[in-house]
Amino acid sequence: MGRGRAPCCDKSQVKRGPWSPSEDLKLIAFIQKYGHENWRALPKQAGLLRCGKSCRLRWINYLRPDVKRGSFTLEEEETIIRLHKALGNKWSKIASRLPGRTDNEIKNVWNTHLKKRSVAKKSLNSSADESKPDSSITSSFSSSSESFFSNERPNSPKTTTLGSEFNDQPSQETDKIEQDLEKQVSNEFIIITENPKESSVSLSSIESNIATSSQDVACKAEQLLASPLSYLGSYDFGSILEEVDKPNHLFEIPWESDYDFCKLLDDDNFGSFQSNEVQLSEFPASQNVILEEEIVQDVKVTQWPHDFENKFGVVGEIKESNKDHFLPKNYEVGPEIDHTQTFDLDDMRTPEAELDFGYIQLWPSWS
DNA sequence: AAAAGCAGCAACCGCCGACTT
DNA sequence: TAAGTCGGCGGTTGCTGCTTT
Repeated sequence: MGRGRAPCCDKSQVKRGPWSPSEDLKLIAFIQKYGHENWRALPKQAGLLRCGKSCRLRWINYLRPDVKRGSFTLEEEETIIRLHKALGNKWSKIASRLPGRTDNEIKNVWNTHLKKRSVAKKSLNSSADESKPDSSITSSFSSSSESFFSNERPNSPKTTTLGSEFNDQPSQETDKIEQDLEKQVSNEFIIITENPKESSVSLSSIESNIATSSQDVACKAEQLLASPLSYLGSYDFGSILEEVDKPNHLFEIPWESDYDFCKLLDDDNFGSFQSNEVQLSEFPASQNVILEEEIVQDVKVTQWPHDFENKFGVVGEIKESNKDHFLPKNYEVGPEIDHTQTFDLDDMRTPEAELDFGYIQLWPSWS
């Protein structure tokens, strides 16, 4: 075990707070191209003035292609409650059972919604149990759980003490429950996040899905678009898969030399992105394809606003009053950019990389 | 209409374990 | 074996927007 560990980065030299769109773009573009073998080195190589941890968190919790956004379904909530009962505050383990959901998101949902709900439910049941002569903490706990855990054995002994439902201690039956959950959950979901080569392999499987969809778009469109990755019609899987072939020596991009990225944001592209968002509600989506007409299939084009909404909850979050100012919730104006410096992304602009930028231009997560 | 309180959530922080040197 | 590095995890914070007074 190491001691006297140096801080992960010089806090005075890194930017903190909400991520700007240009930072997101840099991170996405870099990871698309080179992957993320070394988070510590990544910010410098990508031209980001961020801590490596911050980059990792941003990627995992927000930018990763398979992150599912939007409200949790009832099923997901029930799963979280059940898993939390079994595992305690093992958010990452719980997240691994919920494809597309991150530990941070689940943690937030638990702390803001589910915990309260469970407390309310429990107190309700407790007061009901008070009328019963043999009521006890464990029995009320059990009864409070039954509606959620329909597959629980009603007579199984509850050794859990009051409070364990909400704290770190999983029940003594954790192992068994975990095993049961393994079986149950593996039948319910494709577990993407447990794949050690997470992005590459999971994406390749999605890639094959998309290939399949091209053969039978009409039948598959809905299913495809319902998948967490479905919006990636213009995603460049090829370059993602290039992660394994990344060069040994990565270039370092000087900070504030992101002219091209800023162009994406500041000039026509981002402008059209904004305006298109408004137009989408007024015109057929086919008129609002952003530089992707030749790439994105019609069916995907007409679906993508819904897809965005499903995936990122963006469309639904646009306030009526702000529709003409489609800007991210945490959008902030980036630092002054020296446009006299050029940010040479030529090596990214392979034909495949064009698709990357299509993806980026469609990127709606800055909500 | 304004202020206060609350809720939701993105991001940060510090610790830990695995791995490398 | 000890020191160092890194990724990952869970707890916490603080900002933002919404609701209530």
